[in-house]
Amino acid sequence: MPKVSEEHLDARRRQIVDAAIVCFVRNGFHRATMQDICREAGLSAGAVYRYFSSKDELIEAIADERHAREAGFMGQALEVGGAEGLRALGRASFSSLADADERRRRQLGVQVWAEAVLNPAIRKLIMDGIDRGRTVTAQLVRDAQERGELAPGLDPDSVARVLLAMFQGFILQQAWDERVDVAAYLETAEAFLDALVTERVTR
Amino acid sequence: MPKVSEEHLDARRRQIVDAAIVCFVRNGFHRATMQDICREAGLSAGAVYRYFSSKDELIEAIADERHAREAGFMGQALEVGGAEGLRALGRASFSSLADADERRRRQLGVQVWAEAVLNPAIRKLIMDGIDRGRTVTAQLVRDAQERGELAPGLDPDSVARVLLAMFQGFILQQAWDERVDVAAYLETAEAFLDALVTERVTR
Amino acid sequence: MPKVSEEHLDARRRQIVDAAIVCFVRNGFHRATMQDICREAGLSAGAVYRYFSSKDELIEAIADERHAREAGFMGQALEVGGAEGLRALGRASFSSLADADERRRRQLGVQVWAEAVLNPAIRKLIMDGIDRGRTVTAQLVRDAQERGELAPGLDPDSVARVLLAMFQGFILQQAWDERVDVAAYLETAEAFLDALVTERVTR
Amino acid sequence: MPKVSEEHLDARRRQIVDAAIVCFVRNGFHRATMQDICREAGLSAGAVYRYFSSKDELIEAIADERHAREAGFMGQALEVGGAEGLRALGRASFSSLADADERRRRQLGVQVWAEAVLNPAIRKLIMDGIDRGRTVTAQLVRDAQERGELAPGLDPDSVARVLLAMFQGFILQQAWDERVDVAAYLETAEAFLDALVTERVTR
DNA sequence: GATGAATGAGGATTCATTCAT
DNA sequence: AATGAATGAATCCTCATTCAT
Repeated sequence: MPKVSEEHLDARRRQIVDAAIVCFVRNGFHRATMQDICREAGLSAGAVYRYFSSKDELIEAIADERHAREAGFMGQALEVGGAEGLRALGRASFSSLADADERRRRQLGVQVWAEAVLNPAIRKLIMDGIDRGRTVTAQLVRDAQERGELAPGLDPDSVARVLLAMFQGFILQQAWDERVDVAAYLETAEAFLDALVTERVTR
Repeated sequence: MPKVSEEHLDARRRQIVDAAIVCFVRNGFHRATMQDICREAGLSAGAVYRYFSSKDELIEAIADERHAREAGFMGQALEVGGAEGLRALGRASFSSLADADERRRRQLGVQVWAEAVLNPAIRKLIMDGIDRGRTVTAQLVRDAQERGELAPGLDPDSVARVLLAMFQGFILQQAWDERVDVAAYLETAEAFLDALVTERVTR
Repeated sequence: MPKVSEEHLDARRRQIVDAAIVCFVRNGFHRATMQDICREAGLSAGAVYRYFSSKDELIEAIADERHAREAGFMGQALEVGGAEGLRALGRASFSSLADADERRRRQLGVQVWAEAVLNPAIRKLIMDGIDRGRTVTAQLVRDAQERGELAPGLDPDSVARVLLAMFQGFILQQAWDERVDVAAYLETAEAFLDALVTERVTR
Repeated sequence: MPKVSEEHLDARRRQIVDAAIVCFVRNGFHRATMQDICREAGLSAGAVYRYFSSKDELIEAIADERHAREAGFMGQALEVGGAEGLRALGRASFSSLADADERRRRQLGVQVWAEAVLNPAIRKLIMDGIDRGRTVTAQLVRDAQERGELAPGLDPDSVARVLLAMFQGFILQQAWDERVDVAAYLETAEAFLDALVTERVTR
């Protein structure tokens, strides 16, 4: 009964996903071959296919990965609430981007974004995550408006989209040129937000 | 002594590029085959290869396409100058996004962005274009600061990056869900800019 | 000193063979996988390979299966002897074909026939069985000729082949279309035999 | 415009089908690989796939091949009509079996029969052919009955099935052992038919 | 200039079989 | 005895590219 432990199975999945990430970051989804991934994982093709029944499934698994991670600081931001919650969310989102490892994952994220345009299954996966973030952000905006920290005339959903875009666009720019200065960007982005906030507050 | 006119050659290139765009939009760079493109163009494989010596070259040609187009309204924005120039640039950039055809091209643009992360040749091409936009924007920011329309403390380059991100992020969001409201987004984005601008001006 | 009883071993073999038959009937020898068979048998791959050292061996075991069964009514037919023995043999052979289960096994038999054309080991197995039937039939023919029930000029071996063909051809036709009428066919086949027999007898 | 001639295309198809037949006869449908067929045909994989879009399609093409050939002597038999037509049909069918080349094709036919049991597409193909033969035969039987050459009580369809079985069974027996004596078998098979026929006629 | 048949390396996936537990 | 995870060679098929006509 060598039905190995649940942990072993999970570890293997992790091992394969990690190898796949390495390969996909290096060559993109389409140029990376299953053989590459097997080699990188130190496993045979058969072993890999025991855990993921196709390359597409592996790609989906990777596209699906981050949801949980981000759920964490969203909760915190909501607790803080209002304009300060928005700032906290922004800082938390950007804070990880200094890390080289995370940067590599974000590069892969850009591949996923592109894939999502064409592939409905992937699109659904990432939109679920992104919609979540947008909804939380819009909620914070509404909260800030109620507290009088933000112009009531602004459409919360659009504000959320703009803030999200500030993040996404940065990811993109950093994916092309990792030398971009995260701190300077974040500072400026906060200035944009603060302008909108303080303007009202000082009134 | 060319057997056919220069125009004929250009028309053929155009014909192929257009067919390629259709195919790439439909299936992405990697799933679209040269055969698909030949069929769509109504040409033989041999003919296509007379104009583009490889699939990669065709992709590069497409990645390279927009420079000229955008150069136009950048010049105009620079002439206007200052905060108003920034607003003009923004409006001009967004104005095209209501058009379905342009939207399809932007979807392809997302593919190019992803490709640029991995492929240095593509990266160079699109960064040349984007850097150009960023430089012009930064110049306008500097101009606005000099006119006292914008806080002098802000880093012009970062402001340009943020504004660019607002655009790029929107392209992305629209690529995933074409129902996003362009007008509402633009209005909000302008509110962000105005907050930064008017705040100073009213002082 | 075996850990488990002989019966247990036999039961396991039976269990595997039965599962294999189900799978082979469903998908044919080549499309049915060992995994299918393991699943159907409710056993692990390792267990199956303890009893059959290869897929081919399992196929051979199945090809070998019926000998015993048919030996039964051959003995009876020989005891009866003559034209009546031939009729008895025919009726006994066809009688099983109304049963759906047997029909499924016969379908598998057709697979075995085809395999026998290519695979000498299988060919030997099934020809041993068929030759046996043919020899018995030829013996009955000779017996009938001696009794004056059948024209002495006929080659007993060929008559046996024709009678055998009548059976094999029917199996085939029924394998393709299970709606064929067994009773009508058998009646007609007997009419063929009777014509040959009674013709002589009435002389 | 090297769109090659229609004949060239047909010749290529023929070349591939012939190579496939060689390979399938040698190893069966499932053990013969597309590479084998390519090698045998002296063509690349790509070339073969230009003419047949899958291995299955190639198998179907082969299964479909004989219809036309057999249509010929069926027409003749119908013209002759009656018992003599039946005899003509039998002789024509068996006459080809002395040829070694045809024998090889018949061996392949047995593979097709087996495949037909499992594969509905193949089944349809071969049943169309066989039903045709059976219908013609049944028609001849009816004709013979009307002419008073055959007992009116016999079911024409069943008689046709029996006669067909005599042929199919022989193919099978010959596929396993090519030394079987065609002439002796045919003579005996005709004796069976004659017994049924003359019996009535002499009445 | 154009054609499209042909190439063939390479890719995803399968599956009979093994072996450590 | 039994398990089932792992192996990896082999399979079908694709597709960018070439070249004789």
